[in-house]
Amino acid sequence: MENMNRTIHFLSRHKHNFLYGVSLAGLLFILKWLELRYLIFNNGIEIYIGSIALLFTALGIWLAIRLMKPKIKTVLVEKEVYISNTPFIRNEKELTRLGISKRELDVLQLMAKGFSNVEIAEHLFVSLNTVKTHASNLFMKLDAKRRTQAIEKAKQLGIVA
Amino acid sequence: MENMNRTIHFLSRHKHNFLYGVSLAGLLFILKWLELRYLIFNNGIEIYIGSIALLFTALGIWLAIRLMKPKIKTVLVEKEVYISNTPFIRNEKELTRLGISKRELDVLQLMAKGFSNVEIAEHLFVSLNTVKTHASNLFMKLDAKRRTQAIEKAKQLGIVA
DNA sequence: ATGAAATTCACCCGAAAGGATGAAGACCAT
DNA sequence: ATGGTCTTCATCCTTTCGGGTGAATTTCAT
Repeated sequence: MENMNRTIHFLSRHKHNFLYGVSLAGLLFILKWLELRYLIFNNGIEIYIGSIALLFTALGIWLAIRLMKPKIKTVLVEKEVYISNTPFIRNEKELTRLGISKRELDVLQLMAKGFSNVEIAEHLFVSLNTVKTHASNLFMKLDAKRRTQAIEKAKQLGIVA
Repeated sequence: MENMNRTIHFLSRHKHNFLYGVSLAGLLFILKWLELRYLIFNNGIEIYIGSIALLFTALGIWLAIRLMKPKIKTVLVEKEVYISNTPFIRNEKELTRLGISKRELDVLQLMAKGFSNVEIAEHLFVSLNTVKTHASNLFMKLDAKRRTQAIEKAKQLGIVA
């Protein structure tokens, strides 16, 4: 059972090579027949070679078309998400997506209320430096250059009220 | 002159066909030589045919790659765009009550979007000092100590979105 | 138990913000 | 035309913010 699965997997992975092998075999058979026709009865070796050339050119084209990697074109589709503004519901998805921790969220919320870093430090019972570190991390995660920008983005994303 | 231009144009438009023709001629010449080698001295007709097959397969692949339009695989990526469903209506009463001027409101709005004073100055075509003056006046009128506080209060009062 | 993430704190330095004050030109209404 | 507001800009000075870096400790899951 395990072996069979592996075999099938192998075949599907190398199906192009496999196809090429089979095609080649078939074509060689046809060629043998043509060889008889032309070599023996007609002696038209040039025509024979021409046929082979055309045939294998076609085969090459076919192969190339089959094997060519498609170019990948990415199209952005904007999906509108309406935010109801009546009761605030935190967008937990965005929080986890951006990797914002609890403590960082604490700082962000106080920031959005208009608190200075010193005031935030006092409210959270941590040092000013700690608040600064959280703030810096927030700016990175929110891709913001200033606290005002961070607040605006956070509000847009439904992270803070 | 006109004829020559037309000829050049024709050649450039059909350069792939032209290339194919030249290649074919060249290859046939090589084949003729191979024919002698193998047919007369070696009699290995199968090897000869095999060579032709491989050669023209390669030619076909090359041709296909040159001539084919690239396959395009389109990947749709949904991007969520957050939209508020309640239109913002400015509270004009509060504006007049607080005595906030047009220019000050301009500054306040850009502030709320997360712009720095320098950026605001550039957008409004005034100097940085002017923006600072407007900001200071805003902080007085809104009874705010910081821009973040001013923004929060302004949003609460319905002065900015 | 070991490595990753989170939390905490420190120091240095430059950039930005904010406070105080003065002042000039434009506009508007009485 | 005169006073009041608005807008503009300036200078000086202080505070706050933010970047960069390093590091100790805790927490937590594998």
